[in-house]
Amino acid sequence: MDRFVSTFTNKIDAKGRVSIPASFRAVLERDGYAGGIAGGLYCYPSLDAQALDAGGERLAKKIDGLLAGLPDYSDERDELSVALYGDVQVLSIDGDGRIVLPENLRAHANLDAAVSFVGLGEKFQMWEPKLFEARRAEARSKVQVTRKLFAAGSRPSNDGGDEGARE
Amino acid sequence: MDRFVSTFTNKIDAKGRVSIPASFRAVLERDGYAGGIAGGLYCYPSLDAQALDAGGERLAKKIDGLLAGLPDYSDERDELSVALYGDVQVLSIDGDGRIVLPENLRAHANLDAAVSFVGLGEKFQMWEPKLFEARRAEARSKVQVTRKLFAAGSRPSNDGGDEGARE
DNA sequence: CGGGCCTTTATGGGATCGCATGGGATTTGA
DNA sequence: TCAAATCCCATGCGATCCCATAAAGGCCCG
Repeated sequence: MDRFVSTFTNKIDAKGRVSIPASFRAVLERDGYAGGIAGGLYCYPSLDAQALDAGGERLAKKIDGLLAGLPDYSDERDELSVALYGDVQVLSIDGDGRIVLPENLRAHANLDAAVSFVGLGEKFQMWEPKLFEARRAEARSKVQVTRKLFAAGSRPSNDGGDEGARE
Repeated sequence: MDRFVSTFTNKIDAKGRVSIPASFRAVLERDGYAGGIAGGLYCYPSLDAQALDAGGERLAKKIDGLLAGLPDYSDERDELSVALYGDVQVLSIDGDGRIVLPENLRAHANLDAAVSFVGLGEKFQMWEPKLFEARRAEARSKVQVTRKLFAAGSRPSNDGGDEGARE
């Protein structure tokens, strides 16, 4: 497995520690996190949500790539740099697979007693469980619409064509 | 056989385990189930039914393909990512061909004592038996109508199509 | 054509392993 | 020296593996 999938909810203990889901850890290790010290978990406030984005080397490279696409010294680039790099924290993962979330990050995502880890393929997000529930419901209803568009033929793309159309 | 066909109903035991019908297992294996590391069963709540959708690598690729077409950091992509990846669970299949359904999935499909596995070609669904009975009855009556249309002369392809509901 | 054996498959239960979690010990930095 | 962060070990629960039993269906042989 080389992508973050599924969602898991873990508790924050008295010391502020949270276990990263074992399957996510596996992805991170394969991603170049090798050894632990060198790598680390890249983590920053989501740009458009009350949540945190996190990932391994691959995610870091992606951000680099994104910036590389913009002209040097452009305002756009500066803004993105600040928005992305400025708030990035490299969290270390302890021997038991746990991290400690710095105060500013916890504040941004409203994290308190527990964290929902949400796999999004190449990265994952960390949400306050109740907030995520709401977000998921919203995403679901929007996808209903998107789907109807697919079915209507605006987006052929894939083979069988049917996919969800059924039902 | 490389498509999921027919319907089978199996029990959920005290530990929450269910046997996947042998013929479905065969399809999964042929689907590259072996290749995909820690290969498993991709499973998520049906977007428009009180049931679960499931499939193998082929289904996973389809989801990826859908997302690949959207630009990074677009709202659209975020929505889909959350709705799809976030809800998707990768269930592992034990040595006896059984899976355990996580609580949230069981809740969505109202699964309790037994599960009806319904082949839909490239994927299959898991229904609460009684709910599926009702659904099937409904599908039947609709097919009656469709049939009259056929008879009227339209004559579509019928690739064994869905409706597989039959046993 | 019929009967019995043998393989496949579903299901149940016991044992084991891994993971999340909690608490103490130890080190680091001020 | 004290506080805070880090490491290490203990534990409980849930998940996973393995084996046993049973029912069903297919096959071979009479």
